[in-house]
Amino acid sequence: MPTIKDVAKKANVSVATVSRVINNTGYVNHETRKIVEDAISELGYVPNELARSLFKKKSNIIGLIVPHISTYFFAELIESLEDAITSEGYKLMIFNSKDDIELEKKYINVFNQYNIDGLILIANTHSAKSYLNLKIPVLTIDHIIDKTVPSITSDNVQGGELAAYKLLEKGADKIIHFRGPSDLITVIDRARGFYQVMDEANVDVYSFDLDFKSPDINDIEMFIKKHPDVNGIFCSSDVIAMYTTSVLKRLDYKIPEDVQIIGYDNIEMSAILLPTLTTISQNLITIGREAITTLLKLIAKKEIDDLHRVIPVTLIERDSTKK
Amino acid sequence: MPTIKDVAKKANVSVATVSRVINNTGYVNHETRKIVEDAISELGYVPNELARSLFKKKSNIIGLIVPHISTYFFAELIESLEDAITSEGYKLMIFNSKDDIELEKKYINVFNQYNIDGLILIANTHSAKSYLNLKIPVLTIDHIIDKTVPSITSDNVQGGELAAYKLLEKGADKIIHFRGPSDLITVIDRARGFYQVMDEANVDVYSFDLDFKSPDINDIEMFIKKHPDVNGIFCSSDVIAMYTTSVLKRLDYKIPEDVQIIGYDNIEMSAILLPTLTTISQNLITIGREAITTLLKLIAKKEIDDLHRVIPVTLIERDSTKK
DNA sequence: ATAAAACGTGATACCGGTATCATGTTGTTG
DNA sequence: CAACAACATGATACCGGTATCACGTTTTAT
Repeated sequence: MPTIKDVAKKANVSVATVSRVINNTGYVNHETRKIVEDAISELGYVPNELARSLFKKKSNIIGLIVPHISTYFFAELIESLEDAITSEGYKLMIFNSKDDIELEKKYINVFNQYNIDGLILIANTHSAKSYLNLKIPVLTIDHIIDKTVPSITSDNVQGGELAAYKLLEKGADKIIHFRGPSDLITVIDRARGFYQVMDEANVDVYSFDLDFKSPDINDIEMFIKKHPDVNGIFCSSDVIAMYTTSVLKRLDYKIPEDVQIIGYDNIEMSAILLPTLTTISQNLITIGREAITTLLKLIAKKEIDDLHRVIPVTLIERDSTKK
Repeated sequence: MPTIKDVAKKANVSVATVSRVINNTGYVNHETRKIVEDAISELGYVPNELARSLFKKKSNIIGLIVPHISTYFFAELIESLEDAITSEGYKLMIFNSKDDIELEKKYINVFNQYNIDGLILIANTHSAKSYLNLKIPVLTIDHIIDKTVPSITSDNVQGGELAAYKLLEKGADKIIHFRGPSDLITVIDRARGFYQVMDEANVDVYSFDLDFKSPDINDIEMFIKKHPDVNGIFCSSDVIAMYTTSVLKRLDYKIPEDVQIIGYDNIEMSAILLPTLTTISQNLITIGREAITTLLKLIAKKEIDDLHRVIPVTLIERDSTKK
């Protein structure tokens, strides 16, 4: 790897001049610039970001901590974030926290060592508070840990409400809610919106908590058998909804005639696999873009208008609910 | 952030001594060590990796270029890689190439700027050759671009063969093969194994290419209508297989009575959604672990026995083929 | 014509570590 | 007890950039 000194030598100038050329700062004579640029391309020189970062205390790296990369919803969210980050000239350093606070802490430390410019945290409520001592901007997605830490969430309460209204409108009155892990704020909010509407309509809801990453299909079956007269199910994720659909089919329920199902996330498959899934759609592109925009503002120390952005959701009607 | 100088001042020693303590090198008096360690924990000091990397020309960062993070198979693979990388004390910097060679080149340049220690490339055949000039170890997964560049692939030819044998064994003789993009070596190899066995059995195969990320369901429907007497389908991915299943159901085919289907990848859902999918399983854990082990050997400049590791696949029999 | 502003360039301290070299002290051995 | 190894520590050049300061030259304005 050629260094700035090699370029300087080749162009017969000082490193200061080379630095001015590559950064477009200060005064550089037109012809000198040309000579330097030629030297740069001849040597195939690229400035070392580590040296730059060390001096500037700015690495152009954004850290991301996510519970599980491979959870479909996260994977899609990460892709959206990666797009937004990269298009702004930043780089993404990513860790799987596995919902483990100790790991979270460890990774936050690692980020510190790399002078990262900002941190995006996707985690659960019990998340490590270590980030609070960080001097760098932190932003959480999908949960709020502290009033002072900016967040982007989609409107989970609204999502629960929309699902409830739809099920009621379509005549369901024996309701199951298959939730995700009950310590996730997203799960709690969805349930809250859902229960509230159901309460007002005086309809009981039977709830069961499942894992997001790998919901246990036996639990689903067991719970349905316990409530055989169920006719409406709201699931906290599309994956759970699809799994539930499979169980229902095996138990010879017809969808949507016997049981109507509403999922959450609108993952790509939900539009295609049969029965296509009525679901709550979170706008991942918007979430990703908003997250990065906000984080960059924080990095630039600009004011942000709304510390806790809530992105609205929409209900997408498909074949798992009645027409 | 406290620096090594702050620690040195607090402990009343030179930075050299502090460096010796944190790196466990050279001689340090027992008591001095204690004093330094206390100063470190009191200040909450962590060494700056950028400064270290700059001097050592080693960043402990491993780069990963992948076409699409959110493609399910890649997401699971990335998770497996992240696990292996992190447990070895390395960090992962990740980019979405979107199968775009220009982007690949750009990211390879970025990696250079960060002194990354190794690069894992998941890409298609037309991949940027820029990595060949890299001074750092490169390893490809799922494809081979050059005899000199080490790779980990799963045995795609074998996968195609297994699928073919199974379909023949179960009596299928009107065969469709829904392939992925035909420029992917994985796709070609799977097809090659498949065709070869079918050829020997004198069975014709009708093939159609689909996108891996978002297969077009209309294309699937159109092609099936063109070959209405099909009774066996081999798909290059589980997602394609699931989409195909949906189309077949809509067209009132019974699975596996009328048509048998075999997928590829064994993604988590394939075991659960109905009909559960007979599929070729790639061992992602093994691929991830092998990839990192090999890459670390390359980084340490150790000899590696087998430049092109091929990981065997297995066929998992479920309900989309006859018992 | 001359002071002031604009231009052009180089030398160098610095970012936060590492590693070598120098120097001094203590311990061991013949 | 001299000679040498082992121990202990500090000073400092260096990694590859950035940015400030100094200094000289040219241009502009009065």
